[in-house]
Amino acid sequence: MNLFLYNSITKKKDEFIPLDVNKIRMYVCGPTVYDEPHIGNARPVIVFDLLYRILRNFYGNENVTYVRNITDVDDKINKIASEKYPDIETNLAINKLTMDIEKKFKDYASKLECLSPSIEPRATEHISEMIEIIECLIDKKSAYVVDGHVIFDINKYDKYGSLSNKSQKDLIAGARIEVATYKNNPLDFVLWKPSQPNEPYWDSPWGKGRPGWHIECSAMSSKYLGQEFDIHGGGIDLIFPHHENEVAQSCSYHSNEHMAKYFVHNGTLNIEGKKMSKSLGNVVSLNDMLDTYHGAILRFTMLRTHYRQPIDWTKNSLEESKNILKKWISVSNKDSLRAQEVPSEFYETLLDDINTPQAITKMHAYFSNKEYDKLFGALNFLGINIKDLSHSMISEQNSKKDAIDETEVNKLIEERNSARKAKDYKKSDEIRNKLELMGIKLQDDGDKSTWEYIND
RNA sequence: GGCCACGUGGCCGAAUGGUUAGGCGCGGGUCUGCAAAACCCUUUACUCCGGUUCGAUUCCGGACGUGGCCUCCA
Repeated sequence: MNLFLYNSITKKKDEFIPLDVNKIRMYVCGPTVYDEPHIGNARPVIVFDLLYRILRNFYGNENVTYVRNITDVDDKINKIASEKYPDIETNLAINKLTMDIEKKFKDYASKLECLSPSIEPRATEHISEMIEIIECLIDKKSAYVVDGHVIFDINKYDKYGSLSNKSQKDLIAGARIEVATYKNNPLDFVLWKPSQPNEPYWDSPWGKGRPGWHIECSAMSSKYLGQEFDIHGGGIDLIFPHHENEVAQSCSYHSNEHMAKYFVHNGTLNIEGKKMSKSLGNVVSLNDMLDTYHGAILRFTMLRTHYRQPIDWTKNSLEESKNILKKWISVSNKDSLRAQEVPSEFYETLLDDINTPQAITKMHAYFSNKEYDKLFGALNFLGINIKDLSHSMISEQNSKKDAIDETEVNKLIEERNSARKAKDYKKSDEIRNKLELMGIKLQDDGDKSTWEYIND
């Protein structure tokens, strides 16, 4: 069976036919590093990590190149850097902020058990490539210069709007912002803009300035993946204007029909039924999330919903994931770690537009049928490291055990077991209740009793 | 306001023009002094209104609802 992916260009599920089977190329829009990464950032990271694994499995590890950029030039970055480090010089403050967030982002990605992309280029290291593209676009009359701004002229790109399925007429009708006076057309967008004295800048043919949004992805994808590549990924909220503008720039620059053969977009994430936003105060940071749940649990929770569906991020769902994984881990052994074979029915559902919920259904069946090799082979393929997770679950118990007086607990358990032997069940139940009040759940196994700390 | 997507049982969540999705929870049972865990059984849904069809949750139209984008937020 071949791989099928929903392609935003054609708006349907297409068979994936690479441009070159020996050189599979995927570009995914990475984070703009201006603020603490949140759980919404994690979705594309996890989804495209899984797609990367599928591609590697299908075409061979060495034949797949995965580029995920770091956008470290952005007006929000400037604003936050100056607020956060008011006493430091602008460029240093920006560097401090972006390096810090980038480091966190990579750390979280690895805790979510994501493989490192082949290349993680930073925008600021590709300014000259951006300038080169902009110059070419001016030469081709796809862009014009006004007072230090360079603006892309969307009327020079016929297919503008086709990716995001928008018409110029609708966009203008729906516009709610004032049109910048330097634009010929309200929908034209900025490739380069002049910098004020307190803003970071690079020298350019149009004076001291900085790139607009979008151009960094055109520059970096061209550099590392070529004029046209296989898959361009990112969140659906990026389809307009970001991806639309990237396509317009890249295709005009290369005189190409396509920037990427397939555009793959993941759905959005809500928090307890509401959209995550700063104004609602419900932004969940990855840092907090990873403090509460092991990365594998977050990863599994993310994959329990199909990547194109909106996902509702709830505590209930996380707890359910945790219980399922706990149950599966309970039947693992040393061989489980070595289960490398990917069961074919499971794999085929993944090839069908990465249908993870259905793949997980197969895993439930493997568990019920005691086909543990298949179960752990599948878990392994999903990138869920059971060894690490089970260690974490054990140490979680241990750290909770540390918080209470274990000798006291053991003494009570002994007392209770002798009461049980003497068939003094009234007393044994009293002790059980007492332990429960202490937050301890007992489990009798023959004449032995095991116990664990009750989670809140 | 404009454009777009989605709306499945208590909850999560797929597929599908006609046949049981699956998981969690609830309920019942086996086991256990009682529990827990485990296992077995059970729980028949597709927002509403029209249309197409022998037959629609599935296709088409409309209504309502939720969400996304149009504000350089994944």
